[in-house]
This record gives sequence, C-alpha cells and structure tokens, in this order.
Amino acid sequence: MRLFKSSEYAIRSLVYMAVSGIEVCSVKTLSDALDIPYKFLGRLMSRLGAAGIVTSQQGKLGGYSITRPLHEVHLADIIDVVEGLESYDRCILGFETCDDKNPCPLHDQWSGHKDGIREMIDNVTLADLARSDCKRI
Amino acid sequence: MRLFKSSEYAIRSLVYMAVSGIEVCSVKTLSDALDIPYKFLGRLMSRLGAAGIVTSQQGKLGGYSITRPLHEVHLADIIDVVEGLESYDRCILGFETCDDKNPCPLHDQWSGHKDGIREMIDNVTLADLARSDCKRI
DNA sequence: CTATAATACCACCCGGAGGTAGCATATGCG
DNA sequence: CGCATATGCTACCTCCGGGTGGTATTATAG
Ligand code: SF4
Ligand code: SF4
Repeated sequence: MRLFKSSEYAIRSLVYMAVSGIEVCSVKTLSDALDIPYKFLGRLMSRLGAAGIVTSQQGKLGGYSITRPLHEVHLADIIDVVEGLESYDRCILGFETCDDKNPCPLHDQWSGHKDGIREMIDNVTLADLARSDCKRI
Repeated sequence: MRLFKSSEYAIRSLVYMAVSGIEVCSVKTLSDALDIPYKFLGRLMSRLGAAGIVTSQQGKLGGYSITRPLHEVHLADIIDVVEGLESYDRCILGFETCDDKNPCPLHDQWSGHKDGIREMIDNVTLADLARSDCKRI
C-alpha cells in the first residue's frame, strides 16, 4: 500500500521544483533540500530525463527542468516511469486473468478502492500538488 | 498497491477451508487445491497457528482448522500476522510523523482512499468472503 | 583554463520477500 | 510395534529495491 521509495523521491523532487520556482535545478540542490541520497537521485533524474518528464542541461549552472506545463504532468506518468503501473492494474489477490463474471472473493469489496486510486493517479497533476501550499515536501 | 504473496496465500487458504467445509485441512490438500508451494505454505500456516488464527493437529489425519467462528476473523487480523499493518497506517509518501495541520502534498487526494481501505480490512470477515460464492480461490 | 554539473559506467553492500531441502517429532492405523 | 502421514524447525538460496563508492567523460559558464 505504498509507493516505491524511488517514486516518492521523484514526486517530491518534482513538487519541489514546481513550488520553489527554480527553473533549472541541480541534483545537488534537490538532494540537500529533500534529504535524498545524491547518487541515487542522480540516476533517478536521469531516468526521468530519458522519459521526457524533465530536460537536462549539462555544465556549470546546469541541472534539470520540468519539460511540460505542470498541469500536464500526471502522477501516473511519473509512477509509470519509476516503478511501472502493473500493481495499479493488477489486483489485490494477484490473479492474472480477471473478468467480472469470475471474480475473486474480494472483488465486491476491493474493486471500488482500486478504481478510485487509479482514477486519482490518472487525474492529479503536479499543478494540483503545487497548489496545496504545504511546507512539507 | 498489493498484498504480499504470503497474505494472498493466507487469505486464499482460509477462504478455501471456509467454503470447502473441511474441518481439519492438511497443508498438502491446500497446497494442491490452490497451487501454493507446499513447504512455504507449511511455514505460513504454522505462523497463523502461533497467532491463534488456526489450530494445528499433528499425526495421520492431522491438519489445520480455523479456531474462531468465521465472522470473527477479520482481514486485518490475517494481514497483521503475515505482513503487519504498518503500510496501512503509514501513508503514500512515507512520512513518519503525520498530522493534519502539516500534511504532505498528497493528503487531500489520498487520505480518503487510505481510510476506506483500512476500514475495509477492519470490517470484512472470512464469513463475508465465503458468502461471495465465487469458484475462483 | 578551471570549476561545476550531468552522463555513463562499474562493483559492491544490505535487508526483506519468496522459495527449497533436510531432518526431527508427533500420531493414527494396520 | 512399525510405518506412513503430517507438522515443526533450521539453514540455505535467489531476486530485487535501496544505497554507497569510485572513475571517467562530456558540456558549459566565467
Ligand atoms: S478484486 Fe475484482 S478486479 Fe481485482 S483481481 Fe479480484 S476479481 Fe479481479
Ligand atoms: S497523505 Fe495525509 S495522512 Fe498520509 S502521509 Fe500525507 S499528510 Fe500524512
């Protein structure tokens, strides 16, 4: 019932970049501000760059910047890059094939929550998170 | 967003014992019927026995039986024994200390789902699952 | 040219989940 | 009794997420 640490790091980093207003943000800055291991975050941001979520700029004063407008970056986009969306499509008892006619014993109680969570990560964007003006990132 | 394999195994085994009507069910029977590794399930059932969920009987014709009435065995009881409930109390971004006055950026969108899931595993019992009369276990 | 910062490798380490093998122990039944 | 069945327990294995360290390359601002 939790995101991978990598997904947490990715979301927190992107929210920080969004609310801090820093256009080009170095990994060092993010690592210090959010207390995330530098090398680990470096690899993670590189992957986000390869996926097109962020754009990298090398050299002095270089760093990462968010490619698209904030309201176009959905949570599902980030999670998909970092850990994949399999666990959000698959279900609580882990059956591979799953049809409503032959459900698992938990279907009635679970499928509502599953759909709600999936809808949440599909719809919530970085703009929503940045708007929530909480100090804790 | 998924149970541990061990929790899946435990829930499926208990549901099988509930719907099959077998009073004393051997690990071999469960392992064959549900396609769960024999030795692995043996250890798991042993843990459920130590926790009081099931009662064991050794020797020929031995096996496990569910200790309490079905409507008194909640999903949360099983999950607590197998994988613990930490991930259902903690939250999506993994912050240790968490108060409503200083929430994380996802609080508004997430806490509803979290509470709903927690309520589900607290309230749903084996009796509910056995009643759902689905063939797939 | 120099300092800074990303990029690309590498080789490890740790802990936990999932799974396997072997042996000891208890017990019903012929 | 003696054997087959079934639990109980310890040790070991693999895989993966998370994390550290190093080294070298490329790009860029000043
Ligand atoms: S809860 Fe429903 S959708 Fe999920 S695995 Fe079970 S039957 Fe399929
Ligand atoms: S979503 Fe709410 S309850 Fe969960 S960690 Fe964030 S602030 Fe805490």
